[in-house]
Amino acid sequence: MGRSPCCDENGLKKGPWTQEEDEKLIDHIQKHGHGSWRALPKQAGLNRCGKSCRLRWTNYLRPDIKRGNFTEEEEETIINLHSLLGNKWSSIASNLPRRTDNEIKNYWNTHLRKRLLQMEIDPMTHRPRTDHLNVLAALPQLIAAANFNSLLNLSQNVQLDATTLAQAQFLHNMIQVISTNNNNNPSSAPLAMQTNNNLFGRQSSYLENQNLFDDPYSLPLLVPDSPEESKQSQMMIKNKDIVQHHRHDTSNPSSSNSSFTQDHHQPWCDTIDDEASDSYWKDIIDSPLCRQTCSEPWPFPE
DNA sequence: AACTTCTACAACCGCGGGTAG
DNA sequence: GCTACCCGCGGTTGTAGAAGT
Repeated sequence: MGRSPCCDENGLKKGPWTQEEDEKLIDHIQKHGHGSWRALPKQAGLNRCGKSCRLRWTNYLRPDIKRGNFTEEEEETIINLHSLLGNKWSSIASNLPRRTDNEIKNYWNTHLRKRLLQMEIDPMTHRPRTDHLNVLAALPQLIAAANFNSLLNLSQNVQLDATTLAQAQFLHNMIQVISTNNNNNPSSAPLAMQTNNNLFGRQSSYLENQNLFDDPYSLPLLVPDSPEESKQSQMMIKNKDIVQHHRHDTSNPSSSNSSFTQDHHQPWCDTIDDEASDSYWKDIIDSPLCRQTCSEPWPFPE
C-alpha cells in the first residue's frame, strides 16, 4: 500500500543526538513511559520523528543496556546462534541479556564476520569457503605442497615448533572438513559446528541422544539437517536452553547432558585431544597463525 | 603536519507484520 | 476486505576518530 517515511515530515531533525535531546527523551520516558512513539516527540518537546526516538532509546539510552566489549562467552553465543538463525539479530539478542540487536549486528559485521572470513569460513553458511578454494583441484596441491603427511608423521616423533604444529593441525582440519563435504556426508555442516565442540570449544546440546557418529572418520554433525530438527533447535534457543547448556557444559565438560562424547570418533580426536579441543578454535582464531595462514595464498604458508 | 584510508558504530531507511477503524 | 497506522526488524549509510603514508 505504500507509506511515506515518518521522517519525511518537514523540519524534523536527523543525525546525531545532542545531550540536550537525550536528556529530554530520558526525562519524558522516565516520567510517562514511551507510550506511542509517534506521539512522543511532540509530548517530549523533541523535533524528531517517533522512529528516531524509539531507536535512540532502545539502542542507546535504555538504562538496562550493557555497553563495552563483548566477552568470549558472548562472542561464542553470537557465532553459534548466527550459524543456526542467520541474520536474525533480534532473536540472537534475546539470548544475550542487555545487548541490543543493533549492537550485535554491528559487532558481527565489524569483528566476527571478518574473523570467520580470515579463517576461510563463509560467515553466512559457516562452512568452508569454496568460492576461491576449488576443493577438488586444490586438495592434491595442498597436500603435495605442504608435504603434509610427512609433516604429520614427523610431528609425532619430533618436537616441532608450536607454529608449525598449529599450521599442520589447521590444514589437517580444513582438509578433513573438505573431504567430508566431498563425500556427500551429512556433516557438511557449518564449520563452526563441525568440531567436537563449537568454534570456541563449548559443546552444543540440542541434538542430544542422537547417534551422530556412524562414520568414525566423519566430523560430528551438530547442525540439524531436517526442518524439524531445525525447529527443535530454534525452540531451544528461544527457551534459552542452549545458552544454559553451554554454560553448564563449560563448567562440567563431562556432563551427561552432552551428546558429544568423543569415544566414537577417535581418529578426529587423535589429532585434537580433549584439552586441546576445548580451546582449539578459539586459539586458532586469536592466533597470528590464523591471520598469517589466511592472508597468504594457498596452498600453505612457508 | 597534512592528507588519505580504514574502522567502528550510531543512526537512518524501507519493508513487512499486526491491528484498529 | 480495505486502508491507515504503529512498530520492529534487517540492511545500509554517514561520520568521527584512529591508523597509516
